Amino acid sequence: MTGFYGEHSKVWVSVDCIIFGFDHDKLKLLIGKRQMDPGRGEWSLYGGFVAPDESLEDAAYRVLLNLTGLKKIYMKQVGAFGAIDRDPGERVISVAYCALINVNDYDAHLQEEHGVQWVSLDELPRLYSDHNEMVRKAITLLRRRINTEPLSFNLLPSLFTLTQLQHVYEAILGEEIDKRNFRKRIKQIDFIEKTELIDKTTSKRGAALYRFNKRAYSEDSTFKL
Amino acid sequence: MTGFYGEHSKVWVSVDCIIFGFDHDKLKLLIGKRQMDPGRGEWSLYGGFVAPDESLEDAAYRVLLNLTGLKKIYMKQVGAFGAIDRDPGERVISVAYCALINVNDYDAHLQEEHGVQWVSLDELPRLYSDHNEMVRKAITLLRRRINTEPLSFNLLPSLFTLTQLQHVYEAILGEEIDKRNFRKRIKQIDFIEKTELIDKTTSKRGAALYRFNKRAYSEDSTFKL
DNA sequence: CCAAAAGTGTTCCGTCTACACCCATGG
DNA sequence: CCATGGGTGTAGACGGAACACTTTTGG
Repeated sequence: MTGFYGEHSKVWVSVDCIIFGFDHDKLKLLIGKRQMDPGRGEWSLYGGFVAPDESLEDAAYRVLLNLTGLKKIYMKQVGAFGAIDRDPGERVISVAYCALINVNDYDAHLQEEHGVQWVSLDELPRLYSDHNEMVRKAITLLRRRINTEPLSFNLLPSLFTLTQLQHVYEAILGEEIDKRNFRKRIKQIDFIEKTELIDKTTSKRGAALYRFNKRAYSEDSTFKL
Repeated sequence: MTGFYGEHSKVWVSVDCIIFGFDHDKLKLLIGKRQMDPGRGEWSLYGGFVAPDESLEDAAYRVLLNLTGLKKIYMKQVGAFGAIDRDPGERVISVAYCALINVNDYDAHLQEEHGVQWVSLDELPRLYSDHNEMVRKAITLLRRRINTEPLSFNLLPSLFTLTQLQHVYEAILGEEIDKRNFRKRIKQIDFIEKTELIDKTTSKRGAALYRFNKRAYSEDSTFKL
């Protein structure tokens, strides 16, 4: 105990995860009812406290792993929330993280086990503490970034049809997109690759399956959609 | 002491301010040498610990007020930084805030008193802890937002010439802008108002002074530069 | 044979970009 | 009178938006 900062006081710090999924052409959020006090029974994001031996990111990944069993999840910080009375119990500062996962990768057992479920953004209830605010900020962030970062693929299976991809964009942006213009733009993007495979589940005719080539995509690429 | 979260441990939380100014056609940062251990003598952002009775924002505003004597400062959160060993002394989580001020509003006395000075971004030294990373992230944020939010006016006096305004954009974006195209765009923006006043300090001919009309600007306005 | 989703080009219009010269004035 | 920064318009390129019909096939 060297005690550099002993005169100052400490606070609890937690992380809260805004977990987005995409199903039935809708953006969904993974939320559950709080199983502890304070706020027991209220709808809430899934979160946890930051331990002394883990970074903020590690804490968020731990919470995500614990909830979903998934290791490689796309995740970005949304921001720190620090109003004095944001938590009804004690003074807690929380750092929100936004995660994008493919709903198919997440099995129903774990869902039940943790008492969480996918809820459409349109039908989002009032959430515990300032969690609604966190969600709003996360959506703003998503909308901003979707055009400059290849985020959408995290919400889809590794093989997807162009119609599915378009629906992801429509769900995030909240507006309809012209099919021909959309496909025209996609064709120009070299790291979205057409495969020989065909998906017959969504239509009688069948739709070509595409794949996102992570290698072909490099950070500095002039990505625009 | 109700003790909801007693089983979890607390950490120190601080705020660090990335304070941008604009002078001599350059973006500047207000930094100083640390006057305490650990890291005494290293170049550093100006910061402080978050007290139990203040929100994160309040803490940042307090730090800014203490340093500059200014109350109404444009400020945005950059993000939370939480690597375990980011602070060489103890485990401290820090939330970075980006502030934009007009260098003329800040008098030299306070500068000396706090041992801080304006340093060009080009000449930024290695900073204490992860402060360089905070600065990088703040700049990325600035560049992203400058085209959709009227940020630049916070770096200028309330009356400014179009050349000054252009230089702010150039400094933030790091590239030259065509004068005629820039002025054409400005003319279309109704909340940048030409005044009858003329600034004679920068040229013999004199340049018209403009003003940013906060009222005319509304959040939902389709602002684009 | 028909319903349902997949797939495909062209035209138009507005926006961005490149570019060069005259103006006013203080020293 | 000249050096210095202030101020102005146009033409061509480019990219985004609007728009409708044919194809395939399972049931």
